[in-house]
Amino acid sequence: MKLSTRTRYGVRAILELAGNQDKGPMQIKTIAHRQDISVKYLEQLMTILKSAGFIRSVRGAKGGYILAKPANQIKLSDVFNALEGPVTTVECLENESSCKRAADCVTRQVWAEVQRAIESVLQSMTLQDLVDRTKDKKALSYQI
Amino acid sequence: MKLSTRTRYGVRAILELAGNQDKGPMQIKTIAHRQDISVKYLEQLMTILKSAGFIRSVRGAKGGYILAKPANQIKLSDVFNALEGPVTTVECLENESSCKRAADCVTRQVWAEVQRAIESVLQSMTLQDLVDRTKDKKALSYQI
DNA sequence: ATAATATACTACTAATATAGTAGGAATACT
DNA sequence: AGTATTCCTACTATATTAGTAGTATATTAT
Repeated sequence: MKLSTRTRYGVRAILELAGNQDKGPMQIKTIAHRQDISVKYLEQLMTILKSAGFIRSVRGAKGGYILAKPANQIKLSDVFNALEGPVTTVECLENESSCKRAADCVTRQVWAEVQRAIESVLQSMTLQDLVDRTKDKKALSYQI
Repeated sequence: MKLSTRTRYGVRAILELAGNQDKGPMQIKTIAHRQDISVKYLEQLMTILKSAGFIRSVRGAKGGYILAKPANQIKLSDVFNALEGPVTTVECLENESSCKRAADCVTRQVWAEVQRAIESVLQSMTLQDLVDRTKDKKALSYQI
C-alpha cells in the first residue's frame, strides 16, 4: 500500500510553491533541484497539478509556476486525488455495479472504513497548514 | 492507492474459513468457487496465510484448510500485513535512514498520520467481528 | 495395495503500472 | 535575435501483479 512517487514528489513540489507564494513564479528546475526530482519527470507532474487547477504557469524567461489560489484553500485530499487518483481502496466502492455481491459484502464495508479514515486525515489539512508546520520547525531549530 | 487482489482475495478466503470453523477443513476448490477466484492463484494465497500462521492445512482426501487459532484472535491488521505487506505509505517511515531529510520532513508526518489512521481501523477488527457482521446481515434479510 | 483427493512446490507468462528519458515546439522576456 | 522557460508527445526500462502449468507429496477410502 505504498504511495507512488508521483504523489510524493507532486505534494513536495506544490508545497514548495505554497512556501514561496509571495516571491513570484518558481521554476521546475529550482524545485527539482531542491527536492531531488528529475526535471523531466517533475515537468509531467506539474502538468497534472496544473490541469487540476491548483497551480498556474507563466511561460518564457522568468516564468515558472505559482499557486492558482491561496494555500489555505487547497486541501491535501484534493491534491492527493489529482496525483494518486481517488482514494479508493477497492473498485466496488466507486462503482457498486462492479461486483454483484457489493450490497451485502462485509469486506467492502471494511475497505470503506479504511478509505474514510484516510480521507478524513487528508481533508483536514490544507497546504498552508503544512507550510506553517515547516516554519514552526525552522523557528524551533534556531533555538537549539 | 488500490488494494491488490492478493489482499482482497486473501481476506475473503480467510473469512470463509472463519465462518466455517466448526465444520472441518475447507478445500481451496470450494473457497475458490464460492468467491470467484482462480483455484491456482488462491493456492498461493493460502500458502501466504499458512506461513504467516493464521491457517493450517490438512493434506490428502477430505483435507483442506482450517483456522490455526480462534477467529477472535486474528486481527485484520495482521492478515493485511501478511498479504499486502506492512501498511507503509512511504519507505522513510519504516526506515528513517532511507531519506536524509526524514527528520524534519513535513510530508513524512502527513503520511505517518495517514498510516496510523489505516492501522487503527484494521487493528480494531478481528475475523470474528466480520463473521458476526455477515450473520447479522443474514438474520436481517430473513425478516424482509 | 491402489486409486482418488487434496495440498506443496517451483517455474513460467501475460498484462499493467510506474518511473522515468528524449526531443523538439511554443511562448515570453531581455 | 537570443535565451529561458513551459508544453507536448512519444518512447523505454523496470517492477509488480495476477494468473497459469506441471509435477511431487501426503492422506484417506476402497
